Order: sequence, then C-alpha cells, then structure tokens
Amino acid sequence: MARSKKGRQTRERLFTTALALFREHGFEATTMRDIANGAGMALGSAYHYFPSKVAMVTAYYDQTLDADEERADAAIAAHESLPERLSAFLHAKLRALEPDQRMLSDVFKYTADKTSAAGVFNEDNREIRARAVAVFERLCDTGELKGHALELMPTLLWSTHMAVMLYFVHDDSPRQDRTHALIDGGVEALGPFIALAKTPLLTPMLDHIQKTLSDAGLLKS
Amino acid sequence: MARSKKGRQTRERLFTTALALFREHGFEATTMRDIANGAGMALGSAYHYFPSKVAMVTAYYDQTLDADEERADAAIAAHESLPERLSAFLHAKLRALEPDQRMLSDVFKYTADKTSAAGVFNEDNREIRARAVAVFERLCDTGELKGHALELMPTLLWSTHMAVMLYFVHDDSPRQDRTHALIDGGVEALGPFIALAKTPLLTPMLDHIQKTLSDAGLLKS
DNA sequence: CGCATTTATTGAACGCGTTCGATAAATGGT
DNA sequence: ACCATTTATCGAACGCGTTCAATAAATGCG
Repeated sequence: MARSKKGRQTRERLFTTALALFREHGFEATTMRDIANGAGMALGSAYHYFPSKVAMVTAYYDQTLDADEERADAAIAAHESLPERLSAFLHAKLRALEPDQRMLSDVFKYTADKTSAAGVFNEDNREIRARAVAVFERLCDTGELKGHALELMPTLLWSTHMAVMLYFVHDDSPRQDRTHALIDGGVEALGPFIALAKTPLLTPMLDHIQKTLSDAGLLKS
Repeated sequence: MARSKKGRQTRERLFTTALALFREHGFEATTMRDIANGAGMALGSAYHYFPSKVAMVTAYYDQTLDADEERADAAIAAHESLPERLSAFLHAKLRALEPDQRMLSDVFKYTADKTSAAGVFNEDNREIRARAVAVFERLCDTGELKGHALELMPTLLWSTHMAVMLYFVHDDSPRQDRTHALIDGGVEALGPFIALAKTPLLTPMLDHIQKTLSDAGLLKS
C-alpha cells in the first residue's frame, strides 16, 4: 500500500482528512464513508491505505510519539532533576493534546485491547511501546537514581503516565485543570521518594519488586 | 424488562445461554443471533431483556462480585494479616476465573470504555465499583494500617488487582502460573511496606498522595 | 515502445449489533 | 369475566466496519 509517490500523497490526504474529522466529531461518530468521501475516494479505496479504522489511530499515536520525544528533549535541556523534567514534559504534553481530548476519549478503550491495531499490548506495536518507555528512561537519566530503582522507574512512570492519560481524556474541568493538578501532586511526591530511595531503607523492597516484575516480563528486556 | 415471573425465567435462560456460548467460543465470536437462537427466541426478543450485548457482561460482573465478596469472607476468616488475606483472595479468584479467561480476554477492553455498559468508569456502574473497592476495604481492616495509609490502601489494591486481571487474561502460561507468581511477588513486597508505613518515614509522603488523589476524586467519597 | 506486473480504485455485498413498529400474550383492577 | 394496560415476542430494516472480485492506471523492464 502507498508504494508509489502518488500513493504516499493519497495516503497522507486520507490520514489528514480522517484526523480532522476525528477531532471535529469524535472517532466513533466519524464513518469510514465520511473519511473516504472527504478525501475524495470510494469507500473501498481507503482500505488500500489503512487496514482498519483504528489503524489510522495507530498512525496518530506514532505521530504523537515523535512529539513526545521532542518534548522530552526540551524538558531534559531545561531541567536537571527528574521531578522538574517530568512536570515540564507532562504539562506540555497535556496542553498539546487539548484539541484531541474528545477523539482520545473515544479511542482510549482500544488501548487495552490486545487484538486492536491501537492496542498497547498488540505485538505489532512492540516498537511503539519500547519508544514510549525509552522517553521516560531518558527523563530518568539524571544521576538521582541508581540500581534497581533506576531500572524500575521508567516503566513505573510510563504506566502512571498512561493512567494520567486515562484521567485526562475524561476530565471535563476547564482547561483540564484537574489533570494538571493531579500531575503536580504526583510530581511532588516524587522528591521524597527519591530521597528515600537513596537510603538503604527501600533497597530490599525495590530489589524484590524489580525481580518480580522482571520475571513477569513487565520490565524492558 | 423481565417484570413477570415468566419474564424472569426467560431472562435467566437467556443469560445462561449467553454465558455458556461466551465461555465456549469467546465473546466476540458469539453472535446475538446465536444467543437468541440458543435460548429459543427471536433476535429482537433478546433486547427486551438486555439493552446490549455487553450488558450481559455487566450481569456477569455482578455475579463475579458476589463471588468476590464470599472469597473475601473466607480470606478474612482464615487469615489475620493483610498479605495473607490478599494472597488467599487473589489466588482463589484466579482459580475460579480460569474457565472464563478466554471470554474475559475478549471483554476486558470494554473496562476502559466510559460509554460501555461494562465500563468501570461508567456512571451506571458506580455501585459495582463501590462494592469492588469495599471488598478491599474489608481485607485491609486488620489493624496493621492507620491514618492515610489505611485510606489509600483499598483503592490502591483495587487498581493493582485490575492490573493483575489484565495480566491474567493475556497469560498463556500453563494454569496461569505466571500470574500466580506475579501475585506472590507483589504480596511479598507488602509486608516490608506495612512495616515502613508504621514508622513516621512515609507519613508525609502518604499524606500528600492521599490529598492529591482525594482532590482528584479518585478515592472513595 | 510494448507488455507483464504491480499498485490504485471502485462499488456491491456480508455479517454484525442494534432499532423499530406491529402483534400477541399476560396481568390486574372492578 | 371483561377490558385497559403492561409485558413479551417477532422479524424486517438500518448503519456500520470490513471484504472482495473486478477493472483501471501506473510502473518497470527488454
């Protein structure tokens, strides 16, 4: 699909049309017939470029991940400490996704679906998942954490970040103030945690958790 | 729907048929036409008793919750400490849900869908959610925890339990051994945590987390 | 250029969950 | 026992995502 130059253009046009309609009317309310129509082609043709409707969302996720990496770069350049970096990264991401909130609230459910093209646990999305965790690995690389705490933190933060996203897509407070407050609260708890992780108090516990999650295949590698 | 005596019987027959088919062929592979047919009625009649296909899953969740409460009773009667209670409860639940794993793996995605009848965050399921958290409240009522730690723990455990369920439905290891191992690992980390929570070391951090989550409306009440 | 192969495009058709208006059966009050 | 109202049952129809066989257009190679 989309192997020729014209093909790539058509695919691009289709994707742009789809995204615009998703943003305007939501994912579920937008029909494949609407999308094909809006892009000036027949229904069947759309399936030449995307194997399914949700596959378009996967493409959107890919795009969002590019933006995430840039936001991480900016946060790393601007801040030395993990809490500050996290705060900057998450607030920036949320602000950027503000126009997409409605479409995301429709679409978030596919995340938990292993068979969906937009599912985080879909084998086809292994690379996307790895890149997403890698973003948090880089944010964590401040020298504050060591050993198993450092191994755990990226995956932990990624999971929490997914939970925050779930909260975000359903947050109807003005400008999503509640989600921003949730982030602030969570980030503030991180400082004391890092301080504790430096003492030997938490070490045995963190070692054990690291081993358990690692055995379960939930940590990278 | 199902207001007369015969009506209740028909509804029961429909539900039993649906559940049997879900367990045998999975949720997605089972058609409303299959269900109606198997229960000896026309397609349209099924919708007189359940407003949608997933609504049948909600009824199943309700049933599972009854069983959860009984399992909690048993765990509380048999064990004094939170880790032991949790371990007993979770292992028992997993063993009981073993035959439903396939259907649950189809169905888990609706959990994150706020508009789905089977969604945890659906307003219509507020009571189900409250009952689910209440199970963990009772498990936590051992005297080991106090203050904000005691307020946090039930919701924390419920969330983790949901994550474990997500792991479970996709666990293809024999007899879901990996999920059971994950539970054991998680429960073992709980003892050290409780010990720490008794010292004043964690108190400020837990207080802060409690306030943040409470402000976000994520804690009970 | 000519031609085989690949890529692009089409619209009808399918299966699904769901909706709907019509009709039959059961119920309850007098 | 009668009739008004509620409950139950039916099957056709709708809208959706998706599939498919057919055809057109573009491409690349000798």
